[in-house]
Amino acid sequence: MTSQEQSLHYLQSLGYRLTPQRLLVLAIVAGGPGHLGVDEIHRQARAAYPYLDLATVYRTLRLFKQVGVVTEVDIDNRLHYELTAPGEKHHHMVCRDCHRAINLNPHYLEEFRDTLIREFDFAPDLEHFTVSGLCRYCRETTGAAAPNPANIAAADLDDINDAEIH
Amino acid sequence: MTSQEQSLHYLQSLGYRLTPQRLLVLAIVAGGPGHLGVDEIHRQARAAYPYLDLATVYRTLRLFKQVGVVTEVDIDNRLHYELTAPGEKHHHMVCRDCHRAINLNPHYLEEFRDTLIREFDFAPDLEHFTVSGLCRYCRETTGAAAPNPANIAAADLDDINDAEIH
DNA sequence: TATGTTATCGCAAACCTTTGCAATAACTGC
DNA sequence: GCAGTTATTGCAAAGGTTTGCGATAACATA
Repeated sequence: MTSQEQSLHYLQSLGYRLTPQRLLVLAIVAGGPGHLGVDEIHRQARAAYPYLDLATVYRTLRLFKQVGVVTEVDIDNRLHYELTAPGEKHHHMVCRDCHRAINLNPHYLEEFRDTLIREFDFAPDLEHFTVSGLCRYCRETTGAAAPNPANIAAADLDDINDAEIH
Repeated sequence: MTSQEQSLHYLQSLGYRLTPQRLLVLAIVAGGPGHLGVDEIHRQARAAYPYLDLATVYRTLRLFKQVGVVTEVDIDNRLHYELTAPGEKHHHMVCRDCHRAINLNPHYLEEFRDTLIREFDFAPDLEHFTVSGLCRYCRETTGAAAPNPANIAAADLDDINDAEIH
């Protein structure tokens, strides 16, 4: 049984119906290299089944995400999806300049999660998590001087506070 | 000089112009208790200056955020803003059920930030950060059983994975 | 296989947010 | 103060995403 079939059985076991639209969307996400944008998924899906509506694509992906079959990544305010590869679970660091996504091993977040639970009784959704920032390449290019007035702002106004990045 | 005046001078020093619209929006955010939604800010602003456009409110808040004057909080897919209180900087934990926001002291993220820089040369935007999850009250109510099948799926299969760029 | 129940679909409209553009007004230097 | 420069505004429209609703089709039961 392939991982796709597993996912489908799992959906079914939760009471969701197996529809051609869902099979199609799953196949596309599984096939695409890395994370695909919603429009890209829709475009590919239409090639096979022209009537498939964009709203259905959104609904399907939202369901898949909720159930854990796919992982959602927000890249530059657009939703992208990739298959949740069990055994290769990872979070993402997305560069705010070049929009590249870098994988992050979950273990980097475990301690943080435990702390929130222990200290605040707050159970964070860290099933998947995305941080934006500047990647190593854009840190050089963009130059430390150029962006984020916020850092400067904070440094000025902020007396006894945390370390800043410059 | 009040903290509001400070912010305005700061904006000016960066070359931004001081407009009635900006003064108004800043005053409202400063006045509101906690974080205000964009619509709420717009409504209040219109009371004083009926022609103020929603687009201007969005633009103004985006600028304020970029400059560090206000902090943006995403609550249930809607943008909210509060004054950035220097010396009381904090992140947010937002409950996915009741949408309550709980403050989080920045020191809980320092180690994480340092790690990303050290290990990946990635400078995360942790100026402000929001995690969603279940708060202590909703954890009881919603029952631990209900959600996220993904946890079960994922818990089994953890990994030893390296970062890669997509 | 036929039938009933109801989850899901396609469509259209709404929602929140961003963007293009011409007109306006805030600042600069004289 | 006055004129010139250009950042900012209001408006209208678009963009990405979600939602309401009646019609359809997937599954369960017999």
